[in-house]
Amino acid sequence: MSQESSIKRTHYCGDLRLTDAGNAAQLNGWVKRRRDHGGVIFVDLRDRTGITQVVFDPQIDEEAHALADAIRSEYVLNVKGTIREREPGELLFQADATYQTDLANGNLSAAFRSLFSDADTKYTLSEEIEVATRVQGERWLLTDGENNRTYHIERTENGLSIYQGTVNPELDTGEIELAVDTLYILNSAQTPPFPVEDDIDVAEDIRMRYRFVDLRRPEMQKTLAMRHKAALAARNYMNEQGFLEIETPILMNSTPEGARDVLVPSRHYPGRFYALPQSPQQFKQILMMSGVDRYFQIARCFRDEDTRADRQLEFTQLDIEMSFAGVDDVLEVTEGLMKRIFEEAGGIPVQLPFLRLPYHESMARFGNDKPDTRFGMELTDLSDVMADCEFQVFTRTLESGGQVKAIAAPGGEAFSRKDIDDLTNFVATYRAKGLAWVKVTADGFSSGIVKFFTTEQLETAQERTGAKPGDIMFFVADKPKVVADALGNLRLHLGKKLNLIDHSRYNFLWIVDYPLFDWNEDENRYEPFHHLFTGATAETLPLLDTDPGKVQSQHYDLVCNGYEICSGSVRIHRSDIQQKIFDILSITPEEVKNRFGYFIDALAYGTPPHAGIAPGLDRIVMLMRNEENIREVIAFPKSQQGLCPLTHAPSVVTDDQLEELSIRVDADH
RNA sequence: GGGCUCGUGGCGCAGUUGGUCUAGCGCGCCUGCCUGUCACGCAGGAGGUCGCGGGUUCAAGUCCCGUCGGGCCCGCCA
Repeated sequence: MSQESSIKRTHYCGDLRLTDAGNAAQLNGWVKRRRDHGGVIFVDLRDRTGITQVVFDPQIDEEAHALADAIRSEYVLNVKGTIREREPGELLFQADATYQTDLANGNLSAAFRSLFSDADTKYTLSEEIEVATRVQGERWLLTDGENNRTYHIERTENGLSIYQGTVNPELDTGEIELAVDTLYILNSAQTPPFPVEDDIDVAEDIRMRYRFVDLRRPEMQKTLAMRHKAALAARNYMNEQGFLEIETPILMNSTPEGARDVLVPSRHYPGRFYALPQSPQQFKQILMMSGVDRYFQIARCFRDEDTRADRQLEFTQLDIEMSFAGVDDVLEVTEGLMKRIFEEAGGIPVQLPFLRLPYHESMARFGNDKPDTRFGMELTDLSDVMADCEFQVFTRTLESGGQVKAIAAPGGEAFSRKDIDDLTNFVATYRAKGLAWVKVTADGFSSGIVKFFTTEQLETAQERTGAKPGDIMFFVADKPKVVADALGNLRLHLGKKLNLIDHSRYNFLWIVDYPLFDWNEDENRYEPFHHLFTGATAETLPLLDTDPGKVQSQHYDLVCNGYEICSGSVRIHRSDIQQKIFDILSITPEEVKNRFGYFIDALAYGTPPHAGIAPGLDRIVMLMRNEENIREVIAFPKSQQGLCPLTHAPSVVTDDQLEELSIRVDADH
């Protein structure tokens, strides 16, 4: 027999069940654990589907048993043998045959139960009992799920015999084992740096350095499989909806807008660089101009900005664009896509359609445009009430055009001085100068600043924030942006800290009606709120000439549980309007020609109205897996500083390589 | 660019105001014994430049400065 055919498996390690007992099987896998009892050796063999216990017994095969002595964790094995039902262990006690009826209806009488605890207190049965009939009227398997024990029960001449069980209720394959007659040790392994099992407590950098070991863990395999299923569900859905998957260049033009580009030097053109795409934005619009009608791509995107827990230097978007489409068309397709992905890949039911929330309302109620709506504690404006209070911190802020807003934290009356100091430091990171607070007690209001307010003012605050006795109200007075940042983040912080979030919920929400421009105070000019090609609503389009700040865009974001998971817009398809945008943003005709010349030309050759969106695959998988870190759902992520912990990229290159690229490195810079 | 935080055998951690620290514990690892375990058990054993460099001191895991690496955040991310 050739080596190749000898290691061919008949099943995966998660496949075998009691119904397979008696058959031959051959498995490949890694050794999770070896238990050597001197005479008999048990090995838990693992592959990506699960674990099967394999047994080496000298009475089955002396040679295999002798070989198994050398097996250690993470050795790679091929084992061949017979699948067998796990046999009863030690006889524990005998019982009267009449207890058969208990077993038949699966409901054990107190008398029968007490026989177990009488035999030994460690056999005391919990409420979590399951009875499986193996042979009608003859053999049963009793599982105590809570205590993780099983019992074999057999009908004998004298009544019932209760044996210690050898079934492992924790394993899907726990009712069988493979009695090995032939063992091939395909490879040995060094002792792994950490055990290959779930719920390990290991520093992330260690896991990343040994990612090939880390990814063997069942939870990680589950993530990889779910990510695959999500991409597959997306492909199938987009195909069914008539979209063509088209690849766009990875080496493209650098555009100074937006994020920093990742640059690639050109060998043929010294001093010139390709940029990796931040998104295939321009190409997908070109595809609409090209008559593709409906395009999608599972596209890798690159943005050379500092990372966060939910951001990575390179990430994956389900890039989508469609012609002759408006806002509702894109939202409808996207909703169907989300439903398909979450239900098919994540097993998470999704209700359609999603709610739509205007941008300004989201900012007002939650302090950001990606609200986590799984809990309340919304921001409430008290500027009108506080305008004539005695607290100068509030009144001065209001006089200079600021706001006073508040939230109420349930149970916050119990917060200590230190708790509140910590929260004050927390909001300080968002540039809030202070955090005013008033506790609502059974006898009224309590705080050092109560004296500055009338009872009526505090009662209005209580009413608007919804604070009840036992709660605390937090106030921030500052410029609107600071108030939103500080209170919005405080809300999230307290929501987590006070356990107000139901982690089984998925709250999808469209954010719509964004402004088209943002006023940049430092540079005294408008800049695009999203990007240069975002279209305006028909109603506000005339304001482009008179009051650009009031123009509303046709941009939309899809938010779920506080994460932005999709972002898109209806695009500008008329060159005259595109030109107007350039004018408002003070982009000179020369700049336009240099940077977008090809794009403007293309616009003029018959561009259909079109719109698109880009769901972020990484964040979607992160949500479905209930992870808070994007690195958990990327097979080989980079560290916060952009290093690959496995390959150590980026690396130094040879002088010859630099020479070819006409590049000189100033290492001191 | 900035703030906070972590770095001690393979892994997770302890190590008080600098002085029995000749650095301790659990897991893992190695050897031996053990035929029904599944976190097997029992007995014995090995394994540490305290991230790195410098400084203060009679004395540094401990204090100071710098540096490298991990994480969270601000800025940044159209």
